[in-house]
Amino acid sequence: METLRAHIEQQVSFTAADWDILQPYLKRRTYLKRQYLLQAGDVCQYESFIVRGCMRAFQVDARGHEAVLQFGIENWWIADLNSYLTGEPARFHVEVLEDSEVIQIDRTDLETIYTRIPVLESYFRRLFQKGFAAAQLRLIDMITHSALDRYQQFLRQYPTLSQRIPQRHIAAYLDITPEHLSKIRQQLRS
Amino acid sequence: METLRAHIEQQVSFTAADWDILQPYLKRRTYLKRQYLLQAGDVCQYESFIVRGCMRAFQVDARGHEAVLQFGIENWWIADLNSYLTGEPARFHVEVLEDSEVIQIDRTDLETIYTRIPVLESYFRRLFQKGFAAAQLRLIDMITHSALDRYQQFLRQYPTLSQRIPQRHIAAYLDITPEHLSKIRQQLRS
DNA sequence: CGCGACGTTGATTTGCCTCAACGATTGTGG
DNA sequence: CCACAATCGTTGAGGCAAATCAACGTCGCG
Repeated sequence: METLRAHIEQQVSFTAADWDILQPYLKRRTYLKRQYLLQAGDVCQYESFIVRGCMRAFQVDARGHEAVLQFGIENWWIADLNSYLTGEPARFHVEVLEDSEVIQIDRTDLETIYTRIPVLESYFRRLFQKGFAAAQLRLIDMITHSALDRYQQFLRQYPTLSQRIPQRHIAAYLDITPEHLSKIRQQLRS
Repeated sequence: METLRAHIEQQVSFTAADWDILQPYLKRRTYLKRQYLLQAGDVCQYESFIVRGCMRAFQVDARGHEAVLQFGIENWWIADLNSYLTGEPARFHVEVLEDSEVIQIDRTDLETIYTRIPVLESYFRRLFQKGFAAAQLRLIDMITHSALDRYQQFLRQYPTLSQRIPQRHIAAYLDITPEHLSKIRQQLRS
């Protein structure tokens, strides 16, 4: 639990009293590799803070192609945000890529938590703000850069992730076929 | 000013006292078609609420190609969020497409406003949350759908915008060349 | 009226995908 | 602990959606 506390304190000034209020709402949970935190079609009940491990949120389209929305590692939150907020069925799956430990907040508790601990709303406001800005930049990068550029930028931006995650998932994150990514890597080797 | 007030009240419970505090921080301003609200390279000083009018936020890459991040019309906020939050130089231009009227909040006032009017932080938290979720969906749609699909979805989602905005900008929003969009429209006509 | 911006149309090119076949690695049951 | 299957990354051939390049008609505006 201390990792989450540290992460919150890093963003906002969070008192011991706040923490005492929050703690009962938190559910600690572990998952094994290949388990699913969330299945598309279900409502996303939890936002999960990753204490340890690695996972991916992805969509499967009609032709069976997977598109990765985001990866999650230590100190990241992961969820199908749209489903979590609206209660609509999720369109993303969340699959666990390494044995993982998470801390979850139930969607039905969130508004209550905001009123009882206003500073937590500030914490999430910052989080969403950053996430929004980052999503916008990723969108524009996707549009303006070639597959080669996107891969090189990924390596620069997330050097550790490229070690931990199978290439086909990185390909699906960058919107490249695994075959083409393989050719890009070959080309970079020479 | 009343449009902004109405928009806030629609999201959170906002008192007359809150409004009195907020008002001195707001700057009303008008722009003419073809003016720039923001130039890439400058720091984005304001987040602008559009009372009337229309504009676009876009990036120009090394080869001179434009990519449209978002359009803004009545009741939308527009800014280079990353620059506004961090103080880094903006990478987007914001160009006014129709004579417009906006209400602006200075980036240096925002934190103060949050502490004086906590409910406004709630308002922006919701805004960013929705924006984040929407950006994620747009990203995935961009990846998984063809140019034709994206254009048809745009027509369905923003029927009024497609009337107000020149086609080359819609093309740049959808990541299609103007030539190709024209061919798509021809194809839809038959 | 004449210029420039915009949308259209056609010919050609290209970045990436699809499909298919093949080693290498992983993991699993006998 | 080995044999076999499954999964993964690689490589090559061929194809396609969309980009590029270029030329043309049209409209709005100075």
